[in-house]
Amino acid sequence: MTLADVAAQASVSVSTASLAFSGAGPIAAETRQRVLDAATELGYAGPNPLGRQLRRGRSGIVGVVVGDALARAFRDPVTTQVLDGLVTTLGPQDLGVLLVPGLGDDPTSAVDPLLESAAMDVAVLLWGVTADDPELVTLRRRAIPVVVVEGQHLPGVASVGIDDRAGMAEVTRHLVELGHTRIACVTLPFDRSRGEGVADAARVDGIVWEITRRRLAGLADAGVEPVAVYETPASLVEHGAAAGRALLSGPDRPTAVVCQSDLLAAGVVIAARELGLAVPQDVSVAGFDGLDLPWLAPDVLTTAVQPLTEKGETVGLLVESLLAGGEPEQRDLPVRLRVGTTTGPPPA
Amino acid sequence: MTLADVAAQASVSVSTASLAFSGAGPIAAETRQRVLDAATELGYAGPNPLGRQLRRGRSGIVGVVVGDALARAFRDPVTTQVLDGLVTTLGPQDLGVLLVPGLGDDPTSAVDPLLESAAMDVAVLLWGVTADDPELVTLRRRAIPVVVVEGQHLPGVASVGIDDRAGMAEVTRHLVELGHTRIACVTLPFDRSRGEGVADAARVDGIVWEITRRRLAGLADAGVEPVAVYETPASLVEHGAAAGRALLSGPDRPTAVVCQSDLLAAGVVIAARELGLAVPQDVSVAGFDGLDLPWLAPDVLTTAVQPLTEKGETVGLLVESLLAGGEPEQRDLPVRLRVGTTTGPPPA
DNA sequence: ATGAAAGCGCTAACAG
DNA sequence: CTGTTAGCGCTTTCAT
Repeated sequence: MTLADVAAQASVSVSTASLAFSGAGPIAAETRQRVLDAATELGYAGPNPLGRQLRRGRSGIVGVVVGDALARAFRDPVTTQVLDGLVTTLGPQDLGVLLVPGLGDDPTSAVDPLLESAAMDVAVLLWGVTADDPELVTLRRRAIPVVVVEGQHLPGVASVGIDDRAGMAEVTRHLVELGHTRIACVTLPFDRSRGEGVADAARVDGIVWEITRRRLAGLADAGVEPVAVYETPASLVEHGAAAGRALLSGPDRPTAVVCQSDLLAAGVVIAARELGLAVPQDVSVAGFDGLDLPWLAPDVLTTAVQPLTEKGETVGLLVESLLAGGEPEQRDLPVRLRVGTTTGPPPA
Repeated sequence: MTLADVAAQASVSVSTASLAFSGAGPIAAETRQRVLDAATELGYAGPNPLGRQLRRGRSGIVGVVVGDALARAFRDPVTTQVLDGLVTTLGPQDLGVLLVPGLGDDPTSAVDPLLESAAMDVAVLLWGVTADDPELVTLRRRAIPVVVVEGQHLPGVASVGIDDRAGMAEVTRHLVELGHTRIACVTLPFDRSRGEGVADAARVDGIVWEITRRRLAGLADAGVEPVAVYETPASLVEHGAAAGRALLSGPDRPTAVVCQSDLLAAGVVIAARELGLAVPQDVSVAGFDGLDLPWLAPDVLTTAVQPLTEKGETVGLLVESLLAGGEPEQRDLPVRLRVGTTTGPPPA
C-alpha cells in the first residue's frame, strides 16, 4: 500500500497524490478530495515517513544524550524539566526527541550505538561535556550539529548555560551577610569517577566538570574559603544526606552548608533533622536550581533559581536555528537568589 | 559523500562496500580493510541510516507515549523506572526510544503529530489506555503494533500489567489484621478530567481508568469498605499531602489511609506530620509501587512492591517479539507486600 | 493544475 | 568472494 496505489485508485499521478497529502503546491480542491477518498477506501494511512525522510535528507529527529544512566538522570528534576521544555519547543517544528543513554560511569565504556548510527538531524548533549568528550567526537565525525547544555562553551558548538558562578556567589554572599564564616560546600560530581567524601586541595584542583568548578568558584567570588568541600557521586537526596551526616556530626561543625544542587541541599536538611539540629537555628542550608520540593515541607530551600523550562526552550530554539543553517550560538541564562526558610543567622 | 564515493575510491562495487560496513555477507578481510581505509580517507562516517531504513522498511524506532504531560510524567518514578528498563532492553536490539507526549488533559486535545506521522516500528502506550483511546485508533490506522502498559488488556494488543488488585488486597488485609476498621483510600485519577477531593458513590462507579478501578477493587476483596475515597489529579506528593490534610483534620478521622501510589502515600505521611499526628501511632499509611523514597526518612512506607524495571524489560521483550512477527502477548507481573514503618495497630 | 521522470542512499537477490 | 541490478516510497523540479 503506497502512494502509487492511491494515485492509481484516484486516477491521478503520484506527484499529484503527494500534493494532496502535503499541500505543498497547487492542487484543485476536488482532485485533492478524490485522492483522500481513495486513500480512505484503500485504508492508506498517509505517506510513509521513511520515504519522505530519505528524499528530504532529514529524519526529523533530535537525539538527546542524557549525561548519565537514564534511571539516575530521570530522578533529577533538573534534567527532566529541561527535557520537557525541549520537547514542547520541538513539537511544533515537527521534530521528535530520541532518547540516547549517555556514557556509563565505567571509564572504558563506549559511546551508545544509537549515537553511532541512529538517524538524527541534531544532537543535544545534556550535562558535563568537555572538549575531548567521545560523544562529541562521534557526532563531529558524523557531521551532526550539536547543542551542549551545561558544559563548556566550545568553539563552533552551540550551547546553553546559566550564570552559575554569579548565582552561587549571590547565595554565598547572602550567608556571609547573615554572619556565617564557617561554611562548608557539598558539590556535584568532579568527573566520571564519581568519588564521594571530603576532597583535599589536590582533588579540588583536578575537577573536570565545568559546572562543578564554576559553582565552586562562586564561593571564592563571594570571598569565602569553604571549611570543607564534600564531593558527591550524583545530585541525589541520599548523597546529600550522606554529606550532611558527615559534615554535621563532627565537633567543629560548619554553621552553614552551601550545596551545588537543591537535591543535595534537601539531603543535608534531612540529615540535620536526623541529627536533631534545627534548620536554620543550628545550621543554615542553601541549594542551587530552584526546584519545587513539596516533600521538604515545611521547609523551603534558600537557593539560586535557574530557569529550567526556559533552558529547554532555548535549546529548542538553537536546534531550530542550526537546522536552518544558522551559526552555532552560545546563550547564558540568568539565575536569581530565592531566600527560603533554611537560612538564618549563625548560632550565637 | 555516499557509499558510492567510497566504493569508487576503494575500486570495488557499492554492494561490496556495503558488506564492508554491515558484515552481512562474505567479504575478504583485505577488501574490507581497503573499503574502510577509503572511508577514513574521504571522511565518510558510515552508511546513511535513512537509506538503510527505507531499504529495510524499518526505522529502528520505538515510539513511547507517556500518558501525561511530560513534565508530570517525569516526576513520577513509576514512569521513569519503566522507561529505564525499556531503554536498557531495547539498546542491544538496536532500537531507540522516541518520546511522544501523551494526550493533554483538555478533552478536546488532539493526538500528538508525532504519533500521526513519525516513523516508528512499534509504539508503547504507558498508562491508562482504554479501548477507544484516540491514540490507539491512530496507531491502528497506521498499522503500527502496540504494547500497552498498565491499561486494559485489549484483544489483539500486547500488554504488560501487574496484579494490582491482589497487591492492594494484600496491603489492605495487612491493615485489617492490625485491627483497623476505619480505613480511607486515596486514589489515582479517575479519568482525564482529573478531579480532586472526596468522591461520592456515583463518581466512584464512573471510574474510567482501569488501574484506579482495579486497585480500589482490591480493598473490597479484603472485605473493606473505605470510609472515604479521595480522588487526586495525579500521582504526586503535593496531591497526597492535600488528601492527607483533608482526610486527617476532620473529627472522625480514619485510623489508616491506603493510597494507590507511594508518592500519594508520602504526601499523606507529610500531612500527618504537619498535623502533629504520629505515624503509625495515630494513623497508619500504606502505599503502592515500592519506590525508594530516601527523603521520607526515617519512615519507610508499607507498600505493595511492583517490579518496575522488570516491567520495562518485559515491554522490551514484547516489542522484540512483535517485531519478529509474534502474536501480541499479555503478561502480568507479580506484586508483593513490603511492611515498612508506617503501619501499626490503630490507636486505642 | 497535473503529469513524467529522476533520484535521495542503501541493501539484498542473484549471477558470476 | 565480488559485481550487477533492482528497487524501498517518496518529493520535487520541470514540462505540459
